Amino acid sequence: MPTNEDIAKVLGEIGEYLAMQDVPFKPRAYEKVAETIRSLSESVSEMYKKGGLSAVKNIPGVGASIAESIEEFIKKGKIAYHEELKRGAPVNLAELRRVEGLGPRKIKILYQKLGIRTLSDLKKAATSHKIRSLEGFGEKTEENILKGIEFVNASGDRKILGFILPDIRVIEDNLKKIKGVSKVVVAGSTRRRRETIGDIDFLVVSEKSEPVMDFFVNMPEVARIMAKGPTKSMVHLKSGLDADIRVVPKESYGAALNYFTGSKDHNVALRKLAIEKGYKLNEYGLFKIKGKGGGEEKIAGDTEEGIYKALGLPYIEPELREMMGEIEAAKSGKLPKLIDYKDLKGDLQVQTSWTDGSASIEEMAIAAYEQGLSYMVVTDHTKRLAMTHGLDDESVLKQGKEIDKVNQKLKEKKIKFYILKGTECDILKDGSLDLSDKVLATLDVVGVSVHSYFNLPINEQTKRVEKAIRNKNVDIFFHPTGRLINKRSAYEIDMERIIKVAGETGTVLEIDAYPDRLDMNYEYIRQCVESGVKMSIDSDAHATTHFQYLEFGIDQARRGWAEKEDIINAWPMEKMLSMLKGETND
DNA sequence: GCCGTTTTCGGCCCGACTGTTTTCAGTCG
Repeated sequence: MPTNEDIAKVLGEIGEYLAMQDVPFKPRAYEKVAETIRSLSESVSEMYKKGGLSAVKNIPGVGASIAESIEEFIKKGKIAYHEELKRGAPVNLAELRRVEGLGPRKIKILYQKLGIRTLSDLKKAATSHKIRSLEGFGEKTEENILKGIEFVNASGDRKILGFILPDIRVIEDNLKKIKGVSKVVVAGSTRRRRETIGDIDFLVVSEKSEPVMDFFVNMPEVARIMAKGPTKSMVHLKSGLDADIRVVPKESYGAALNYFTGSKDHNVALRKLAIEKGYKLNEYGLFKIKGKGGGEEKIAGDTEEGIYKALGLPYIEPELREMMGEIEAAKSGKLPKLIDYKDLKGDLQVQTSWTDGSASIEEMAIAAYEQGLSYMVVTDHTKRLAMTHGLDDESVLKQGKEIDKVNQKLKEKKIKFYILKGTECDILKDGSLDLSDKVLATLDVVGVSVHSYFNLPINEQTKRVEKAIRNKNVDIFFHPTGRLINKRSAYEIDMERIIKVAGETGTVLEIDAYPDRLDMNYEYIRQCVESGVKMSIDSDAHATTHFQYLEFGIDQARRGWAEKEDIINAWPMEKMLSMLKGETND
């Protein structure tokens, strides 16, 4: 059965082929549906298996025609319409489209005039100067194609936000130092707090734009200047990321920020709303159109709030701007009051030097305290994870005595911080646990997780975890899907089932904040919010510096529409503990 | 090809920059 990525790819290609032929509107319909399917967490193949054509038609943007194409792809592994289009221009689209500056129209000409089908065809043609003589192309285009190919070969995956953000903030701070600059904001997917980013969008308010542009394209981080204009420039960074900058006047700040934050679909929806009201929305402001040929009057644009207000909406937080129902929720006053960055009071997953952490219990406690927390749970690994020197029953009890000592010490130093006893207990292959129930019962917080047998069939994996979280001692299921962004995909597990069981047993599901985990993803978080399943946001810290990663867990929770009440470590310790103890385990 | 608390037909977001043009197409976001 094809994955969502497979389906998205083939539909996206249909769109590209149609764009090559200059067909109006259809390409966007296919592209949009490809994007939607790519971002779904539920498998489209499964949806089709369960609910047939009508289930597939429920996906936004899928109508009768595309639904049938999806059906055909699931049944036969190909789509006749796609094959037919491809015969017209049998090129490796996925490869060629990665070259910056090459769109469908140019790819078509390159194929028709020079027979270019692959990246290596393209490179040969460019190197032997065959491209520059084509109509509409030239010397410069040929050079840019060669540089584009180089960049494709040099750049890898999208960057993990949590790991790249410190570098972005360095550039942000440098821009702020330029004379005349009053505001610098990183917009785009960084501001929406996506897990990974493909480019960086800087928005600058400045009296003069020239010094900003000059500084930007000459930064040491820049590998190549793609474009430089009076208000907009684009560069490739040495890190493999693209960075764009826009300078706008103060009175357009809100409109520009809104526009450059996206998402694209959210912007389109806002612009449609504007049109319905007789307005026009662009990056300079919201304008009222006056009669025929009568010009326009600016009615909002210096703040984002003002724009939403003029459109009849409350302010929508950037993390929600993904066209996942936020416009409807805003219209009906049902937007969530998102958990705030200052709301976390504790951290429920912390490793120490007792296993694979690098710092002692006391050092971790002090670091957590300095990060503004008032409690943490020590959750070292268990013996099944031998490479971390995981703890057995006896050493867990021994560690408990050490925690008592450190707590006493903190109290004497008048540090208002408390360390709870816990574990990150391995779930064994059959769903039993790596520590005895007797020892588990002595702990304040019991977390469990999967670190082995990632390849079990989905039913077996789901049953394994279900058995574990039905254990009456278990409080939290850590990093529930096991994925590592850009490294390892999630193991196959029926998360809908797990969320349902967690609801029955009062088990907490974790949002692991470690930047390459962010596990659960925002879609599962949203499902938990909707079904009332409580969650925790944990750093999974292995070093004293890792508590700062909590920020990215909060991002993820916000993207999943979570409020303070949904996150148990945003509660005072006593309330959190009584929730865990009062749970209705079997 | 999709979509509709004004629509089942007639719309579909909008502007900057580049490179090739000599008034604009293509690409990008």
